[in-house]
Amino acid sequence: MATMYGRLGRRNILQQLPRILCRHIHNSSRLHQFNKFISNLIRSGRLSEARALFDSMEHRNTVTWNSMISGYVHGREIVKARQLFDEMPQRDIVSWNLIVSGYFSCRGSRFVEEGRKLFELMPQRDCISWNTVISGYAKNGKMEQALKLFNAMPERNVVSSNAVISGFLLNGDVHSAVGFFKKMPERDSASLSALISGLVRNGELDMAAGILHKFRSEDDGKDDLVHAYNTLIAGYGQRGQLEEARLLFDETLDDRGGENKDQRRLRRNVVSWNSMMMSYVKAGDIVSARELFDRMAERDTCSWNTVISGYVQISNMDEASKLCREMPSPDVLSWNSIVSGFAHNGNLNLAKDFFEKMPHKNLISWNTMIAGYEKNEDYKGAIRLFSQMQLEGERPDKHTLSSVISVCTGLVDLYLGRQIHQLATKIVLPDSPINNSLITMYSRCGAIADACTVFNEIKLYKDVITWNAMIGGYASHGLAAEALELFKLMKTFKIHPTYITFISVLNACAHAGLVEEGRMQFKSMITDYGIEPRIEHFASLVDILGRQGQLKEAMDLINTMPFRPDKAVWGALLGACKVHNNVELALVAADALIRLEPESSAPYVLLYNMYANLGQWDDAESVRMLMEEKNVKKQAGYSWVD
DNA sequence: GTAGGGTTAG
Repeated sequence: MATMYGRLGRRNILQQLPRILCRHIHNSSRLHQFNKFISNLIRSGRLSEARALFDSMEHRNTVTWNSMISGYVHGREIVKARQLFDEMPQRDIVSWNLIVSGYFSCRGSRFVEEGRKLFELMPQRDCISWNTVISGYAKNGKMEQALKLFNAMPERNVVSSNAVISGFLLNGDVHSAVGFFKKMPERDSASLSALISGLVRNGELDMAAGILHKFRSEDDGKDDLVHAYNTLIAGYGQRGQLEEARLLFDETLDDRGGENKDQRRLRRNVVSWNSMMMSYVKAGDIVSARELFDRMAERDTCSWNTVISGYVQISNMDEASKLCREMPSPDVLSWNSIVSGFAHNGNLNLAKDFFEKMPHKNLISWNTMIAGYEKNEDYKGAIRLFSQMQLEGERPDKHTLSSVISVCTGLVDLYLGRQIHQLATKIVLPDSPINNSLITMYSRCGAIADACTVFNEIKLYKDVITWNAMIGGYASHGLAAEALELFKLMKTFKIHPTYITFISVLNACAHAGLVEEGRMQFKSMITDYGIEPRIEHFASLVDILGRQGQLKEAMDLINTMPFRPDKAVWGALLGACKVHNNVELALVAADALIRLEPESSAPYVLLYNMYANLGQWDDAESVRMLMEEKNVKKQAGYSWVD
């Protein structure tokens, strides 16, 4: 048939064939086009549109079904993939490989077991089937199983070995990976890249550089090394080691280099440029990044997106949006960067405009916009968008939930908070950073017991943020003993406290009136942990001294500390003056506070109440008049009497 | 349409 096509051309064939066959060819080429269209839609993440097309098709072949299954597998929708797999009239080996791969790419042993079961049920297996399961086990941290299958498979190829290398490195076993690589009978450029990228992920950049250079000097030169170079350039770039990145970039050769062995292997490509550009962006050197961008002979979407992200990072939104308009085909990433840039700039309206105008949104688009609302304290907007996203069929993930929990914290909405917590238990792994936001949310909402429950249910991994959240929760509830006890416990777990930990610890001391403990902790922070005291720590110390009536010491501290006192510092002093009826210093503190925040009524009210308590009604009245004169409005929640 | 390796957005 192919040769007939070639000789006669399509039209002649159609004229010579019986009509029914004609129709078949017509249909099959249409079918082929439909299939291509479906896979294009899936490639650009437009899964529901692909499904609509799939449903509307009159004729489907195995490829059609497989494409749709592959879409669901990539979209992590294993249930839908399985439904199609069960429904399809005929399954070939690709269908089986797809569904097995689908189960293995879902986390959780339930899925892994189902994938393995299907693998066992397969009518026949090829190398791809085995490799799918090997890498599936490796990705789920089951290297023993992966190796067992690797040894059991009837025929191996280099992909099988590469999957094992990646597996070792995914599980942090650098030593085995390097050993395995060295003993491999056959390696290709992907083997080297797998090793290099895994080493980078495990922070072994210099080891990676050593192996790369050794490979380059020893190997026969048929392999393309630029992949591995690119990984390492990006790795150094990510870590801010700009000099190392640049040295490697300079080792790669000009795009149109000659034809000798090394030049073929090291020819720089668009990803090399992008990685180097990204390194500059990460280092904050957007001028050099732009220079590279302008020098590039060929740019892809990622090049544009990288330079755009650079401008977003330095808040040059004019240039960022100009580039987004100029670029040939902005994708969802470009749009997301712009939305994120405006949101971080506090320009929520423009962020919203761009968000609404986006041709396609993905989960990150929604998360960016929701986080934008949250950061700009438009909590209602965030909640509105959160509901809208679910109505439009987008499933929230840990990033979404993290923002929405912060929204609950901002709104002090315990009811909503509990609902989101409920939702989170269905979506997110039990041990996750989400718990940190939950602890903060519950304690800010006054539900310290719930915060405590969340804290205690974290079994595997509590990071310093977890401890900070819980200690801070106790401190803000005045539970000083609990806060200090937890702080002690944290140190026995060898968790290094941060400046935030000490803010809570000092606050706890203040609440409990523990002057000596507070002083001791302040000193320990500096000498034992090398943490520079910030103004918040001084404010706490002023609070501690003040509460104990050591007002003169507090004032001395304010005068000698290396910061210009802010409203927290003066507020602490003023509060202490009120408790200890020190009018003289109260006037100093109130005066300073009024200078810092002329529109705030709090210092006036406090002074008024002080005078009133002392029976100095004339002075009280003059404070009230001064307030009227300065046109300061009393805010709700402040009392004229105690 | 299926297995391993590179860059960009939350």
